Amino acid sequence: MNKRELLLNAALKLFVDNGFHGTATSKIAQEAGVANGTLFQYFKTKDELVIALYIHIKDELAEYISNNTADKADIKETLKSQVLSSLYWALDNPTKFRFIQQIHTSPYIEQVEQDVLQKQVEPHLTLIQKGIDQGVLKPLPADLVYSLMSNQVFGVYQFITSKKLSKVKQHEIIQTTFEMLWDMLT
Amino acid sequence: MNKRELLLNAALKLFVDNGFHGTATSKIAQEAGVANGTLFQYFKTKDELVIALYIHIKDELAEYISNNTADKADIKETLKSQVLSSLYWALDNPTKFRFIQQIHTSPYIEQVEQDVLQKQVEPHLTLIQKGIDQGVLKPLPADLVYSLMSNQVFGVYQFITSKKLSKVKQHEIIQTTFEMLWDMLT
DNA sequence: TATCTTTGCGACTGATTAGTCAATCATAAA
DNA sequence: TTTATGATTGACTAATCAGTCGCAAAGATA
Repeated sequence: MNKRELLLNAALKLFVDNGFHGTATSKIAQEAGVANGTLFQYFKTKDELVIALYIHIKDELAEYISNNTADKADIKETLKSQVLSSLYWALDNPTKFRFIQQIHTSPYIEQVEQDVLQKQVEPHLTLIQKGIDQGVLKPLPADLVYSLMSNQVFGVYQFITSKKLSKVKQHEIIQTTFEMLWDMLT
Repeated sequence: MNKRELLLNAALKLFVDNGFHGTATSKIAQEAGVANGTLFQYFKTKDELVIALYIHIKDELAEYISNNTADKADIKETLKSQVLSSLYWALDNPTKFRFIQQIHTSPYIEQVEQDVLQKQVEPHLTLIQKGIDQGVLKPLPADLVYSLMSNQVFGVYQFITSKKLSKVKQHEIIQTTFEMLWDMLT
């Protein structure tokens, strides 16, 4: 693993445990097994590190969803693959998922360039819009539908992680709640 | 307004703008128009201030919901009053709502005593359980239903605040999405 | 008025911070 | 072997931090 990645991993762990400002850059370097000054060669400022980490993780999630979603003709199946793989990824990467949530509710989100955010949601919005145009989904603003879907994912994740459920039970809840979501949106 | 409240108000504003650790206690005192040391007479530590502010705001929200929710016989109407008043309160108090969200995704939430959190959700869980027992709501874990409802509120809030909607449009979205939520849960 | 208590003040401190920089190291080309 | 280059180091600094403390002002009681 190269030093940049070592630093990102270390930062993720410490940020989730102690918050952004609660984590000193020196601690990040230490955790990564790297000298203090080296951090600032990979990231000009601490803020730049935070943003880079956010984009890095979001890209990873997007790639995971993409790999688990063959673009079927059936919109329901495509959306289901996306929602389900988001959830499975979140359950496998709780630290990363928590970090995304932290950024989303923090002032840092405004420092993320608008077009980076745009690029991330655009494919989802396009798919949802297709569903609306075909009359499969209810005629609502596409970004409202997207917002409801994302937050449903948060809700299900929250419930599952607050309990100690077996993999089988988890799977059951995920299936059931997706069907509920689908009923709500169609 | 007494100094304690002045400090809480000042802290809220600065925390939402700059994050918890990004806000110096000296700045909070300054914003409140109070001396540095006075802050520590009302709150032993900075963490205590953060937690006190969270509980203060949560109590305010709970009181608002309670005042706007006559306990009707009809469970749907009661839940609707609760969801709608949560949303209207959030739209009227965006800073406070953002702060709640920030705390929920931060490590601070673990410092909030378990029974304080318990007391806050308990009445909602009881009502939901009643709905399940009466066969009105789907037979799911009550806290799953609660989690889905809360996150739907976040989603709708997110959508409404990201657009510049008229009061009328806002009201329309809130009504529509509640009916969708209700369909999903019954 | 005299005495006691509570509340508020702000200069102060020791610890910690983000970020710098001159020196060192590893590698590879000449 | 010599020289050049870019990565890495960690001691260092100026600024900032949370929290303390001695003292003054303001009420309260009598």
